[in-house]
Amino acid sequence: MGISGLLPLLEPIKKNKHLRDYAGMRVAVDTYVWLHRAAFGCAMDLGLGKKTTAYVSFCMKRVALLRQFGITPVLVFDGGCLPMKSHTERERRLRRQEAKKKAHEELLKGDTSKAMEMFQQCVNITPNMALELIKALRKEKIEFIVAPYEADAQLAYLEKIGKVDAVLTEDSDLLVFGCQRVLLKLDANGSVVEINARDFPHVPCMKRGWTFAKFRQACILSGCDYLPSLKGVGIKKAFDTLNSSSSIERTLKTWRTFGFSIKAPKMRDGYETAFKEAELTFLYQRVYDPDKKRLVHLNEPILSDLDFMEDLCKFLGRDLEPSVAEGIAIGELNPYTLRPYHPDDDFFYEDLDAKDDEATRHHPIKPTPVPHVPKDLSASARILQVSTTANLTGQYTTKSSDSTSKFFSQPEKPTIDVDEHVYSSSFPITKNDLELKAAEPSPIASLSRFRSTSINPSDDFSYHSTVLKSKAHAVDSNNVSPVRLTPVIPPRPAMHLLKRSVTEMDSFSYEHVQIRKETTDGNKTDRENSSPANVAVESWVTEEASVKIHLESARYMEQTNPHQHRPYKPPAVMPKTKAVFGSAFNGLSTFRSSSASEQHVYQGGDNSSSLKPKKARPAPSLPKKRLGAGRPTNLIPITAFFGK
DNA sequence: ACCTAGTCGTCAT
DNA sequence: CGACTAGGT
Repeated sequence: MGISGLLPLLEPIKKNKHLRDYAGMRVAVDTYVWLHRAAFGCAMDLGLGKKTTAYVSFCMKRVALLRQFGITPVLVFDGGCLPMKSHTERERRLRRQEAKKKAHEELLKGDTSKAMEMFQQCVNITPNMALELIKALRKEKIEFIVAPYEADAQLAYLEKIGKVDAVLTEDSDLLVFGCQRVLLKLDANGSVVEINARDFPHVPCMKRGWTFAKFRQACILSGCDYLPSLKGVGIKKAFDTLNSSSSIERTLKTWRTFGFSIKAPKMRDGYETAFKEAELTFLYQRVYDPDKKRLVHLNEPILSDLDFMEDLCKFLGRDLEPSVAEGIAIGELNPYTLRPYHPDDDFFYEDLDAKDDEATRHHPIKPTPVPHVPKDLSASARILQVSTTANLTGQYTTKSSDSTSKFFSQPEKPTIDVDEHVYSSSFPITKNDLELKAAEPSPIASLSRFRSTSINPSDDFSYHSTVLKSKAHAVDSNNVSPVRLTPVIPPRPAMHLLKRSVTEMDSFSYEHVQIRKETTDGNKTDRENSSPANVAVESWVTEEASVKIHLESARYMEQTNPHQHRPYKPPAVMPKTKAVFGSAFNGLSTFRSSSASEQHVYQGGDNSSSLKPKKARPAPSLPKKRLGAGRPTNLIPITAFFGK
């Protein structure tokens, strides 16, 4: 599927290129495409279960082609499938089985060419086939990574963290995942088509005021792998809709509310929720970080999205223990079974007819006894060396129901109930032996899925709507209700120093930034800004399309944020935190809370009110000119740097 | 003019 | 997977 019709829409910005144009670059390859094509050549043998590795040589030829033009290829393989796509997978599987049956019939009849045709229709790429190619790659010392889940997200991540300069695929989804430079339609001679996300503003249907978030939403609306489109909505309607809409939430709400009276697509039940889930899947699918050697989210979740990410494993992929994630990535563990590759494992993808039940039971869709984060408390072992800890017990309140469910109730201790919607704050950890007795799955944490474990102040994890109480010292509701328990020391990993080009679609926050504007006549202008701020690089360059903007350096408060940030609105209720929490996190927390205040649109009705702060206090007015350090700032258009 | 849903080809000799 | 197209709105 991909995004059907997207490529024709992007026709105006497609560039015919040749592999030699990418000499010296590192290019990530969506290997599935190659394997699938290669398998056509030996479909018959594969279908009959004969041993063949003809597909390996096809892929190696392509590798050689890339290398011939000075490109360093990085082959990326698909990993386990996301459970949410299991329906699609199942359908495909059934079709393949049918084709296989027919192929055998034709073979018995003696119609070899017809049988061949049918075998071609049932080609399926199994992890063991990928493994054959991996073996060849190892011999040739070609880099590769097996994605934990979808290769698409992994490819986008590799480009995002600068491991590669472009991505070679056939799938338009890559653009939705946030790839900048996508190479398509490679032929045997080395011709390719490049689509660069920075040219998006030159596409007629997203000329003004488009951000990447808008683009992503338009694609989802038009129908994607994670969400079929509403009846009557295709690529054109989707883009037209977002062109004339202030936000997708509003539009969906309008369609939902007034759909009967105005000409609007018919909304099916739960579409808004499903839409949000699709969006989160494009944003936060789990990928493997080759440096950290563990799973991370494609983008760092912002707080408001964390609320939706509970139990979204079926969309984002389950977290995996780092050793397992690495085993998969380096081709030692089968991404489906999470065990070392074994020829028999292919039964997962073939002949599931009879054993469907049994197979599903062993399939990672359902919880399996395979290593998981952390299955036991061993994960706490690595964090026990810390001395400054405190005793904490926790109670968990659920967001979905209005009543509070207590997993670990401690009646002898007073419980402190707080607003469920709290702004980011940190919890002062001052005593020894900090223990978090109960916490629900933490979407981004290394400590997810624990019930009782030790943590230390430098651990960074999130959990949802948790009520904590401390045995060790007096607590009050001001500081006891962190949405995110952020480590006190150090607050965050070191700021990132990045150098890259900026596109008009970018939007990010930074602490210190230096941006260079380069015009066609070679004039360079550098601008710096040291105040923490959010920057939205809107499509302001459309009038002067020849201008290049480079982000020379930036100390990010966070990683590049893929979201469209609306102008900062002071939170209705300021965090009741004391200064001790404020200093290190102000920029981050206010930045986050501003988005958090906008999230309710996705709540779809009844429980949205429960997320809103109970009391509204007038927000402090903010200085507009001088951006005080650590204070929330307005969204600064990048033009601000250059004075227009 | 646009959308939908279906079919076809993908390799290689 | 995309490309292409007949047939519908």
